[in-house]
Amino acid sequence: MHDIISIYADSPETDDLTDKQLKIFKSAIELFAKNGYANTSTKEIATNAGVSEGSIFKKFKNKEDLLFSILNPFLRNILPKVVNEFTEETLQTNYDTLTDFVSSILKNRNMFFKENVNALKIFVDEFVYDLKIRDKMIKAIPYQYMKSFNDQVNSFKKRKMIVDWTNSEIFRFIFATLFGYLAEHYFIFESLKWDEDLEMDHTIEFVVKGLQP
Amino acid sequence: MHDIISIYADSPETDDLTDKQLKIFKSAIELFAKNGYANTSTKEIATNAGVSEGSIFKKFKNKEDLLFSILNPFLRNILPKVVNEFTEETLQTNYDTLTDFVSSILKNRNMFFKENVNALKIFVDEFVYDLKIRDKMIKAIPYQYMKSFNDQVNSFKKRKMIVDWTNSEIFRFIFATLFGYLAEHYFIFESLKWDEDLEMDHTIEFVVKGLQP
Amino acid sequence: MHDIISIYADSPETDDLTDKQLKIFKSAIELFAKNGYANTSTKEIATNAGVSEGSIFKKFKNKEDLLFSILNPFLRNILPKVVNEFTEETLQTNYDTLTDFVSSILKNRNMFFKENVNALKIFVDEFVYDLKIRDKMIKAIPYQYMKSFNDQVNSFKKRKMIVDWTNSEIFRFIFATLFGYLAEHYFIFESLKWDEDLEMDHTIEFVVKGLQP
Amino acid sequence: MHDIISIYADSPETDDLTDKQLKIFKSAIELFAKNGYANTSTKEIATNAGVSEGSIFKKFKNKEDLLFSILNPFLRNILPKVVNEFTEETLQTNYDTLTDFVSSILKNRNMFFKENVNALKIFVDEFVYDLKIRDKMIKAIPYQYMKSFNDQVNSFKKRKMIVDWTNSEIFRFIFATLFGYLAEHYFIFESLKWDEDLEMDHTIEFVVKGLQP
DNA sequence: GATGAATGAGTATTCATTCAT
DNA sequence: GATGAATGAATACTCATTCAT
Repeated sequence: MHDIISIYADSPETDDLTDKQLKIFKSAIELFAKNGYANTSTKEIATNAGVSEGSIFKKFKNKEDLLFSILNPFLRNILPKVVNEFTEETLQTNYDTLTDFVSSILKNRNMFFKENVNALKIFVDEFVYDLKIRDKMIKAIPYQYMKSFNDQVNSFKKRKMIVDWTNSEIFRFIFATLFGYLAEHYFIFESLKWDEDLEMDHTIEFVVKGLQP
Repeated sequence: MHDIISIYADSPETDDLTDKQLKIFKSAIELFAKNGYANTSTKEIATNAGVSEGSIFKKFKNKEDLLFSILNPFLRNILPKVVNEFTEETLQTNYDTLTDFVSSILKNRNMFFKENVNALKIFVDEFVYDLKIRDKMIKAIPYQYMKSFNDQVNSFKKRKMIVDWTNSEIFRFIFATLFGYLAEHYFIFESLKWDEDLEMDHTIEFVVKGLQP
Repeated sequence: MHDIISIYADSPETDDLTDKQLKIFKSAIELFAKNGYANTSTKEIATNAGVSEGSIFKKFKNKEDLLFSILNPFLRNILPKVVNEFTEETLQTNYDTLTDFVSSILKNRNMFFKENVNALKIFVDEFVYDLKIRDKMIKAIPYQYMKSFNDQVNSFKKRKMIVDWTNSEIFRFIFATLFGYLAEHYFIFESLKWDEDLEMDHTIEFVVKGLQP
Repeated sequence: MHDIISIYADSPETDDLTDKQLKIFKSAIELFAKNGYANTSTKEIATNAGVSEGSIFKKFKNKEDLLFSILNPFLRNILPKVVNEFTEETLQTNYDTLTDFVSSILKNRNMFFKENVNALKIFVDEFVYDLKIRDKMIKAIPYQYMKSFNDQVNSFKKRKMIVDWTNSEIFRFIFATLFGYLAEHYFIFESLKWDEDLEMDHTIEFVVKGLQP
């Protein structure tokens, strides 16, 4: 699973795939990302993968199962990873500055997103598009994973280092800004180059100043 | 065209529609917004509109033509309106404060979005979803409409009232924050109530502080 | 509906059928009877009817709906008709002899079965074959329709004109004998001629003697 | 072949089966009886048998070959056994009474049917359902096996101990009644208990009286 | 102009059968 | 012999589009 997408390393969805099934998996990611789930037929996936249509259904119960095999690792990992990873490392240290906090959320995610653009595209696509799938996704975001985000924010509030708005507003400001950055560079103008470090610095600075009390 | 959606007032797409065709148009907006373009059948549109399926194809060449009749006004107007309207009124006055500038962008758009939620939903859906449609949309955003936004920002930069980042970054920070606000309240958690004035104030404050030099 | 099958005259299932849909209906009866429901594809039905496959699904929700449009008149009428018709006519007269009773059940049904052989074949086929469909059928036989049969039998018991076995046994003896007659002549050796009147007389005599106390 | 089904003892179809193939055979009988031939997939048969799908096709040319391996013993034996077995034992004794004759047909078959319910179900299912299979079955009922039945009946006729109807009518009356008994208890209301001895007595009595001259 | 019956290409999915290991 | 991955033809069903009325 080396050459697909980092998030699928060691995920149960891609564990026991045969060669052909792996081709199907890759083919589906490619086509779902390019044309959307609803606009991609199983026939296309099979042809693009160079296998028979029937082979898809040996491993994947149905088309939706194939979609969720692609999306599940995100449902399980994306928010948790974004929110938690750094706190686990640094729960003791406790962020001294708001900059450190925001920076670790935004900056450290850079690599992650770059490696998973296609799958992320599908994630966003379906989240936006399909009500049924959206609900399934929202329910799949475990509430507990929001806890460490809240803990950190509350700690800053106590120390008067952040504005006294609701945590969900603060959450929104951070992630909308991140989403704008990602959308512009990875989704909308995919081919244009940009100065990553500089823009990321600006993004952090924008958020930090915006959230200062 | 009073009771549909403000953006369609005086647009050529809805000019010469008969009564039945208008019903089709409204029905399509409603269903596309709710279920997505690909998940809405022409039969549903017809039934929901109380007309026969055949009637759809008298006015609209095909299903895609119906979609673009809904989206074209956005392609022509949405960004221009968002960006320009206020400058036309106020180009002479020249905003004294960054708050005024940001506030007029965010606050004044409130009504506009609220009136066009459904059509906007379709716009976002298809923008995110369909490559062909996305390209058509991007090309349809006339560069010249960005001019007045740039003029305003450059003026602030001269007066050292805004950070010295690229205009496209500044544009992104403002609109990503706006998009986050809209997405949360109109797309994701549509049914939850919130304190509009307060959150809008916070949103303006966040952007203004974030963009201060 | 003149030339199909008598039971469908005036039944809601065949009321508003277009010409082509009628062809589909007839085609389905023919093929279901010949090859069985599970062995008949919608494509075959359409081809045999000389229409497009899609036309089937305009009128009939799905293949099972088509099957039950054929079978429902039986579920509604067959047992009731067999059991009731004569009692309604003759409830006052009260059968004087067991022969009259048995005879009216067996004899009067002759015409009915001859006219509906094909549909009846399907009925028997699916009753025997598909558990799900069998359950649906058993539930669809209204219990109340058994009442008049029981009333008659109980009346004979009081007058000591019939054996004192359970009604369900008596029911079984009558209908198994009838079924044997029908099966032999209409299902198994369809093409052989036989002396209807004579065999029917024997059949009645067999049942009557068998049920005498 | 001890624990499968009595009729398969010593039949060539089950002679040289390996362990796994025997499991397949049993599994197929079970599933065909429960769900019907057409509704049972080879995958199900394999899974239920705990072997691989491919193994089925090592012994059995195809699915139909598997079906006929189950049915052939019936085609060869069922009617002959039903009709003949007792006569071989008892041809000399010559039945003194019609009751003895009918009783030996009906009563002695009890055990046989109880032991072979499942395979018999498949037999009836496919007989009713599939024209091709039905023809194959009818041809497989060797006329000569009817001989001993005819001999017995003719003997009764000479002695004026039975009605003077055609032998095929008499045959039908006996077996239709038997079939009704079996159908009710083994096929239709499988789970309900009943008083076997009593109902069997009634059944014999019904047939005997019905056939008395 | 409006209808809705009819079409037929297209969809996801199933399944008996093959065959390389 | 045994396996189960792979096949591809077949299946029920959908849907945008056409056209006679």
